[in-house]
Amino acid sequence: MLSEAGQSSEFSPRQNAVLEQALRLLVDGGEKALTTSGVARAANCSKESLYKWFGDRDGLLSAMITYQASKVRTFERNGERLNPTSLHEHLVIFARDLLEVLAGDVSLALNRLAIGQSNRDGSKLGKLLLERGRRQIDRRASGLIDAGKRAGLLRFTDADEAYHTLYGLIVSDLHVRMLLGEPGLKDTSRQAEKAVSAFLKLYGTEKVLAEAAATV
Amino acid sequence: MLSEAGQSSEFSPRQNAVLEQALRLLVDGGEKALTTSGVARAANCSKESLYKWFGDRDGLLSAMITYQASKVRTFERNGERLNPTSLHEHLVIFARDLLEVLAGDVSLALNRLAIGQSNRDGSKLGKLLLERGRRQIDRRASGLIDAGKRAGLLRFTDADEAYHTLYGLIVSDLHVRMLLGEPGLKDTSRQAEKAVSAFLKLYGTEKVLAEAAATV
DNA sequence: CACGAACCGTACCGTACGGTACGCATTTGG
DNA sequence: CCAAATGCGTACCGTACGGTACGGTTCGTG
Repeated sequence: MLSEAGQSSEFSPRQNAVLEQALRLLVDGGEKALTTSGVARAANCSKESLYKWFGDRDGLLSAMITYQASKVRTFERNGERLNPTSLHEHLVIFARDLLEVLAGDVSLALNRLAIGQSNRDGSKLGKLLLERGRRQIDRRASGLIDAGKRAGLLRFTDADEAYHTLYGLIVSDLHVRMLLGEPGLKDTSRQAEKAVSAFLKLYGTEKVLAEAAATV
Repeated sequence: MLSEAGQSSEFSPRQNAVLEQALRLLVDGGEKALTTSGVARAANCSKESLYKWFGDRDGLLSAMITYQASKVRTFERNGERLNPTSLHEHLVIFARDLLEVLAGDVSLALNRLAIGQSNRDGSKLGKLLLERGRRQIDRRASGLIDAGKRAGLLRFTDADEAYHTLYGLIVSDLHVRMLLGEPGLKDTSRQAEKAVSAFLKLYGTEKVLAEAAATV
């Protein structure tokens, strides 16, 4: 029953509470600590209910990803007229948000979980994580740079390529390093500023470059 | 330093063969397939020998990382005088090599392994993987861009920051996507060229930019 | 109030893994 | 030629996990 109703409807409040506890266990102790018995104990529910609600352990993991993705909603603000200053500002805000999301312990734990199982289950969890967790971010950034192009502030032919360039400038190898256990940066704002400046130097039109030169 | 840093000094040939089989098991079936019994069976050795040589399962995993890192030796070519064309060429070769290494199935499997265990063992494997597997690449790139600066072709204040920018331009989110199970790119050369062009546009001096404009 | 559905807590089962012990074959060195 | 060492194959042990079954309890509903 629930197997196909996963995407259309949310979970019940009780199930959300269970998923919350499961995420907590995962963040605290990694995948090894995420046992069905442990989840049942932490959430004060029975294993039988777990299997009734989520099917099996993989269903529970998928539900955790779906639930977490549904919690992090990003707002799309569009229609606003962009000038060089506001474009720069929005890009920096996006960069900071992106770094903050990627450095979040729940995000790191879920990525570790999906990566750890990615060559066992045919990367089902990996696909789910990319689709559910990444699409909003992609859309937000794409909308932003598209608006920048419409306002005559950015110049590019392939929007996807420009977005990937922006992503690489912001994140570099930081995500993988954090996934491997390294602590994040101390100053994300500086990194965000640097990345946006480089991006504008690569893809900005003369108007933006003039503004950048003035502020520096 | 490459004279005495012989890779065979770490383990005996027999142990290398065992580690090779262990890597093969890991690549084929993921971490779940990497059992001590499975390794012993695949390598035609006894579990007792495994524990004698590597201590415990974690020791085996560490040995696998060390062994694989010792296999991939990158050569440092320095002292050569750089001109705009050769700098561009070396950067593109570095980018292609980097993408090829990151997309290798053994590299992906080891990264997945270390990431999957990174919040359980205090990221011991993660640190090992970064130190053993990354240092040579970092050194090679750092040497290259330092040589570019000495030749008056690159301009930057923080070499580490410039290198991270280059890395982000080359890899973007491709590494994480592959770790999550997505197939790699179809054309790595194009990605390498694009990344190097962007890097030179950001950090190149007038000589390099003139050369780039001429070739385009 | 009564009845059934949902659910909790716990006990249980089969399996599979990490790690150890033992018997036997092969090598090595004097 | 013998003895010590090394190592292979197998059997074994304790444990812990995924998944199932069951008795007792709460709660919504006619």
